[in-house]
Amino acid sequence: MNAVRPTLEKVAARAGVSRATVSRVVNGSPQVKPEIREVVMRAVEELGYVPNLAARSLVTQRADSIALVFPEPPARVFSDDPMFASIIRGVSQEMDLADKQLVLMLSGSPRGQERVERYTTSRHVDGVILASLHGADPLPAALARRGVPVVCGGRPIAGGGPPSVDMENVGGAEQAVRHLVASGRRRIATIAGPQDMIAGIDRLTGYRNVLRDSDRRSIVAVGDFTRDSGATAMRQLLRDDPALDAVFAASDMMALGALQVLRQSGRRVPDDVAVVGFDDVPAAAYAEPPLTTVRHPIHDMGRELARLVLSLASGEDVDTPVILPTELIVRESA
Amino acid sequence: MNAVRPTLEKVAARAGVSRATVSRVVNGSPQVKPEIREVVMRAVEELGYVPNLAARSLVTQRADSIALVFPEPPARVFSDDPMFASIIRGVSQEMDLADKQLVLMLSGSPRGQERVERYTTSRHVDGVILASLHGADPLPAALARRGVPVVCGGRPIAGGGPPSVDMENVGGAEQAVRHLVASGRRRIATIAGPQDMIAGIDRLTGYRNVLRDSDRRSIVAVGDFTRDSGATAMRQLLRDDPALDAVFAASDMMALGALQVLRQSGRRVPDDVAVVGFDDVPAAAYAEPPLTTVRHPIHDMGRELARLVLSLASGEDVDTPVILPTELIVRESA
DNA sequence: CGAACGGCAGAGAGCGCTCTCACACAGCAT
DNA sequence: ATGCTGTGTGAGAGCGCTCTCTGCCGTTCG
Repeated sequence: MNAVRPTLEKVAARAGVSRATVSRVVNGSPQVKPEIREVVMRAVEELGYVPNLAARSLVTQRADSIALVFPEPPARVFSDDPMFASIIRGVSQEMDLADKQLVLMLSGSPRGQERVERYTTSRHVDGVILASLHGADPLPAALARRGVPVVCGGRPIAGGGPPSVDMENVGGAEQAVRHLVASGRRRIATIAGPQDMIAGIDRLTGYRNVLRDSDRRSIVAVGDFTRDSGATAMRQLLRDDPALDAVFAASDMMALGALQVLRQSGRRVPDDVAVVGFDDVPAAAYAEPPLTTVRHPIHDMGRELARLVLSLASGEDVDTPVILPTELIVRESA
Repeated sequence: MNAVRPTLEKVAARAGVSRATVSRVVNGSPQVKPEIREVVMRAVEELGYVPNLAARSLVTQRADSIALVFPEPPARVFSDDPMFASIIRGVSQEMDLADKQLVLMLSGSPRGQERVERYTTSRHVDGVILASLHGADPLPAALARRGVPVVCGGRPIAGGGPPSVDMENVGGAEQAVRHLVASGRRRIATIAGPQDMIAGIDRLTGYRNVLRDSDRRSIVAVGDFTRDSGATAMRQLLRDDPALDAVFAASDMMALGALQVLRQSGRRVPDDVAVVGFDDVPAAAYAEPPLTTVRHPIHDMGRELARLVLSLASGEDVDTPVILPTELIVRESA
């Protein structure tokens, strides 16, 4: 019907005021007399005026949008692992509240990485959330150099680095393994996560801490948080120590994979082998048997990340790393 | 280090040419002498120049970004259902190829809906992908009025409406139910999806078609595609007809819920009751027993949606609805 | 009664870019 | 020499908005 968008100018003409006044009304400045505001509002309404954000951000130097970057290959980000989705949801919720837009970027490929860098450094976003950090990602440094606010999920491995939100990975893993120890398990293995990610490293550390203190030998296989890698790792563990009586998997998806291998190998869970996961994904509760796991507030992590980056973007200082608590959920698998 | 971004002007000064020439080089116009191009490129490099996209889109009237809108409540979009994630991945992949940005919007709440409308109509995006359509969403009309290209996943219920990509929902359901009939099942129930979504409607239609043709009575319960709703529906069906010997669930998540209820009620699958799902989510293959299901190319749907909206945005016409094929994956549950 | 003030509106200068147009200059035909 | 092309470059006008600055008015105070 009306494909041409009216400009401020048009609205001003219609309302019989100046552009500046319309701008004031649109942006809710208190410096406008109520009756004039009224007239302008009506004109806005009648013309269906919507501000041109490009023009606005050109002058304000703000974009009112935030990039959420997943540095994983897309296949990984959105397999059946609901972690990523939870983060998105958390971030998105907070963005809604702040009336900011969420620009989603997957930077799995090298090409993608370059694009992300170009885009995020071009002041087209007010800040960047890095959902997770692998080893030495060059992005944080590039952004810092440009003065673009960055926060990241999972504290940086090296220390220093950008502000971050993390969770009690060490503590959570300790809780899980302590639970296994307390129930009398002697040969407790672990399926660790990728060792270039802080969550992978920390959960393994937690496992080691408890084993060391309780005088048990550690039995380790490494996965990449996916179900298949969990299954593979479980087979490996069974080969390494057929008599193991417990497994702590650093992610629920890996635990689910392990459960299946255990079943195939004729072990009963938890009678022969106890299994504890990490994440408390929805599927954990539906597993056979229902999976004992460590719950962490991944959704809150998304929200917290969003809040932080928004604070940074508006020039405030933030106190990080923020560490979110975890909680052991005891079900039937251990 | 260098928080102020250099402008075209600065680059021009450094290279000793005019703004226009730098612009030409940056945008790859052939109208520039190689040696001058060289000089300009070096200046760009040295200053770390990155074009200001806001300024560019102000004049070009393009935003180089596309909105992907999920009209569901966030909790729904990203529960443990990986469908949404697959769409995102597909869309994202195509956007990468086209060098466009993906702006993700969840419009579950009424407030969100309004925000989405404001944002998408403000020419801040070149087009909009509506991931799914519920009954009478006002957004397509609003966008059409503004001349903003829209495509949607799942053809509109009412007919007409925006261009869309859909899949063989009727045909897929028919295949599934025919499989049940062929294996001699007599009392075939269905757990239908929400009847305000085309996927829900069509899959039920497919079920009805086959039952009608094979002289069986239909037994229907309705869910909302989620696992819990599947479980609830299954209990209901068992009450309605304790002797049923097959269930066609309109989504794998519902089938998974049904599987669990069946197990709890002491039925063996597939011996007592055969179960077929729809979607072929990763978890289907890992279910106990592995779920027979209808696979559809949800990822391709994302890609197709992206391609369509990009075509529309560049003024081309498109031929829709595009219908993607489905395929019956026979595993052990039926 | 004039000066000072405070609340409100308008004028106008950009934000950083693209794009049209004009123009300079080379090469060739007239 | 004059005119014509055609190629390559620069000048300059905006795109639609915000925001500072200026100036108007009505009020209050010395």
